[in-house]
Amino acid sequence: MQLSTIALAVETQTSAMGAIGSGGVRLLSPYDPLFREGDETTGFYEILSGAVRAYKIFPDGRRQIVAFAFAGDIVGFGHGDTYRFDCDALTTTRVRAIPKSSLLRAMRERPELGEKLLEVAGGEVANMQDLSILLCRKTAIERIASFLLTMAGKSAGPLTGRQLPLPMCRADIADYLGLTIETVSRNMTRLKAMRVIDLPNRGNFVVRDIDRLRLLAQCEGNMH
Amino acid sequence: MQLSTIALAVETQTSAMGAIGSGGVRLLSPYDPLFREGDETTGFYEILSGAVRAYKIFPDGRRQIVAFAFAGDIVGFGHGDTYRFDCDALTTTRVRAIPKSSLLRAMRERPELGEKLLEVAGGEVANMQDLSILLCRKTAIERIASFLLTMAGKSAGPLTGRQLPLPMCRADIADYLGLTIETVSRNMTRLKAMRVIDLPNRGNFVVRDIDRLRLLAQCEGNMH
DNA sequence: CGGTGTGTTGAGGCACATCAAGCCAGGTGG
DNA sequence: CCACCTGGCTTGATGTGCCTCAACACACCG
Repeated sequence: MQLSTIALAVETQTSAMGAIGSGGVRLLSPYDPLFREGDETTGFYEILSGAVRAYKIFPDGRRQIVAFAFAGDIVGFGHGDTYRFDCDALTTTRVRAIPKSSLLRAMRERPELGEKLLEVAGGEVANMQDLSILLCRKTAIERIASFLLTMAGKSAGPLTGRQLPLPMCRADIADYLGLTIETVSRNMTRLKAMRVIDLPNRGNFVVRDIDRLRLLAQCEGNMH
Repeated sequence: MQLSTIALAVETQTSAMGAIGSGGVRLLSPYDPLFREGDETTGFYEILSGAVRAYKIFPDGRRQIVAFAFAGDIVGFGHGDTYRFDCDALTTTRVRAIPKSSLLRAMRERPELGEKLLEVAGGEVANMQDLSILLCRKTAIERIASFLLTMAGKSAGPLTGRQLPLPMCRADIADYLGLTIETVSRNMTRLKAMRVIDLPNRGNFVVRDIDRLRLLAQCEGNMH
């Protein structure tokens, strides 16, 4: 499963992107904005290091986090002339701007790039469909399990028995999974009590039983 | 709001699509399959008349309807080499196949078509994000109201005081909105009792108070 | 030292799911 | 023509998972 939504996996096309020519590199401190809803779209951003969150604020004050993006991901895709939601850094983050103009120019010169991007976009639509399916159907603990599993997959190296970064706060997780912070907290504690994960300190977690975590993340497992 | 997900609004690019050259036209009876999950992708389909549903069946038997598509929409977008979910007709439906190969050829010849498609794809991703947000956050009656509003918007002509088609059964609506058929039924009756809509017969509905329907559909309205 | 922000834990309520029965229209066979 | 069946829809009673409100624990910081 892929929880990231506006984040395009860049592995498939790193060379292509590299060929477009990079704009400037920006350094962001925690909670510095990358762009705001309504800003004119200047292009995409490739996350070089760190992490960002993309979210939408509703008139009634509610917030929905649409995606987290990490090193290697690209954000700013899927907007029209203006960005459709806010995006800011979770931690100290370096991003490289990819101006829209240079992407369009590159596409004009090499049409196969357009195909590739279209393919990626298609995959992204499919991922979003999966995401909405899962968020719509899963219970709280299943969502948490899925989320932690995805977060674990983001880090290179062994998944289990090792401190893994969890750079976002409970409120961010809650607003991403469509839960409240209390429910997130309770179910994290529950997973800890079940000896599936460990929570050594703020900002980190450890997977102790990857199989049971996977089992919990599936729909089949314990949907009565 | 746009509830349709894999359905690309074709208005923006009818001419472009027309220029690609049409494949064969197929006629489907109710519940005839257009394609099945796992089938090799042959291309897109433009719905000429009628309606289709796209859905995914889970190992545990649950079903999530991902999108409904109507005349003028295009389905089959956002898949890789094989289709990611099932798609079949709700009513008698005519579709025109747009082979992948001819689309790619056209894109090679006219790169601006690629940009256009990419733009559409981007918009589609954004729509999906909106959809998951709304499905994640809204109450049952808000989901129903949103759904009916979208369905009303699909028909040409006046929105209100007129029988509008509702070609899918309660189970389809439920599986689309992430509810049970009982909850769908109860809230439809509730909207009827509130004199916001009318339910004259199976397969049709009437909007009686479009303003209150809109109000209910927003998140702000009555999210306590 | 108190202040603040983040996370945890507990008690109670509510919205929706579940289980179950009944309604209604259309179809079939006697 | 009526009796019966069937499938889609509605309605009711009950249960439960998550939200809400509230208090508390803990780290960090002035």
